[in-house]
Amino acid sequence: MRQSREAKAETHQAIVTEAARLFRERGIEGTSVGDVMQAASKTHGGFYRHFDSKESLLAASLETAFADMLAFMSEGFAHTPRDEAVPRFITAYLSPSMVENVGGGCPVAALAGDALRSTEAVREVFGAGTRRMIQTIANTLEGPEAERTQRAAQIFAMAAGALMIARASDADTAEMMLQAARTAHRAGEEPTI
Amino acid sequence: MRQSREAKAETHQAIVTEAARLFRERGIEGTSVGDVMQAASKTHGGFYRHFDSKESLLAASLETAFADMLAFMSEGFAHTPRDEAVPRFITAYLSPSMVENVGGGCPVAALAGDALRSTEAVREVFGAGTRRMIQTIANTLEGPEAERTQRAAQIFAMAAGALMIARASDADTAEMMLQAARTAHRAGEEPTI
DNA sequence: CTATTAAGATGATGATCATCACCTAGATAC
DNA sequence: GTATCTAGGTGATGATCATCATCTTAATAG
Repeated sequence: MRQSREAKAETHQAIVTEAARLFRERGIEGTSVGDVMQAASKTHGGFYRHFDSKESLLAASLETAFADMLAFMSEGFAHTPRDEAVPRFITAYLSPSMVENVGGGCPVAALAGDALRSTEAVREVFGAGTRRMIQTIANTLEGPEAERTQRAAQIFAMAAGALMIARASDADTAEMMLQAARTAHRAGEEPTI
Repeated sequence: MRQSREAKAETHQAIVTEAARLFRERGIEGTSVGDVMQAASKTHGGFYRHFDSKESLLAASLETAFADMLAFMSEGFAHTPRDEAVPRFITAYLSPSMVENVGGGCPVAALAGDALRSTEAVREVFGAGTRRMIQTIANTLEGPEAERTQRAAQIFAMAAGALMIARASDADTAEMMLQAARTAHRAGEEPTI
């Protein structure tokens, strides 16, 4: 039963959205094309009308995941004083709800391990998205461009590293890691590094 | 053809060693029991004389990977002045050869994404290993215990985060990330965070 | 020295998966 | 309004995999 152009576009969007969630939640190898289609309320057969491979779905859904994350960040920064931006970002990024919400959270923290073993095309999407996240942080900092970018990259590496380690560890180690990383950028405190 | 106790022990060791390498290199789902046995110069059938599941091999090989990493760190710290320890660790940890050597490198950077989706038992091994790495760094720092551990955790989160991001990204983004993270702990420079 | 045991080989087994082939019915083109 | 096209459904296909069953043969127990 052929669907209208609009209906196809909606299906396409649903596939990408569900893939973005499932890939983050279960990993790339842990998510089958059938799983994604089922989550989009379709059967597996129609998949190849939308993407020519699982890998190209991955690239598309990575882009969506990064776009969502960037929107979340920009929103958070919009009405925040400059010197509060980084502490608030860290607080949100390392909050319990973010730690638990793998499927809707940061694509860097959820998929770095998979991107590393994926194709060059996927690593390019991953790198571009990461760079935009860093740039968004850098825009809230003071100082010359190069230095702001560098500091933003350091801040983000620590936050993403802490989040990945916390999720991959037992509860005690996770709590220790999150506490330490939150403290590094607590508003009004001296940085400890 | 039954093998002697010693021969079995050697096989066991070979299985764990190859698994530790392959899991880091190709990921857990990307490594089959057959791949591991073949790398250990055996066929797949004998595997269950050594482990009762792929998952218990994972736990054992994670332990080996952490032990190797800890030995590497201790060795590096052994004859290094205290205030040089962290800069040297960062230089080694983020060196091009370490970035490329996924299979022989840090288990945290290579397997955090997989451990997150694995069992509680695996996350416990992962967390314990990570904590020992952090403690090894903390031992080279000055100050009260709690503060040293916290700073070590921050340093390690940044280093591991930067390594994971660099490996998962295109070459330009990778270089930017590594440069930024190296600079954060350059000997003799003011920390930038 | 014989009886028993077990390491590792060979070869299922049943599950899962990405992808393809084909069909149906409704949408679009003309 | 008919002819054509195509989204999505159903059902292969061939590959891969974790795990199990069985066999062989050498090591160990007695």
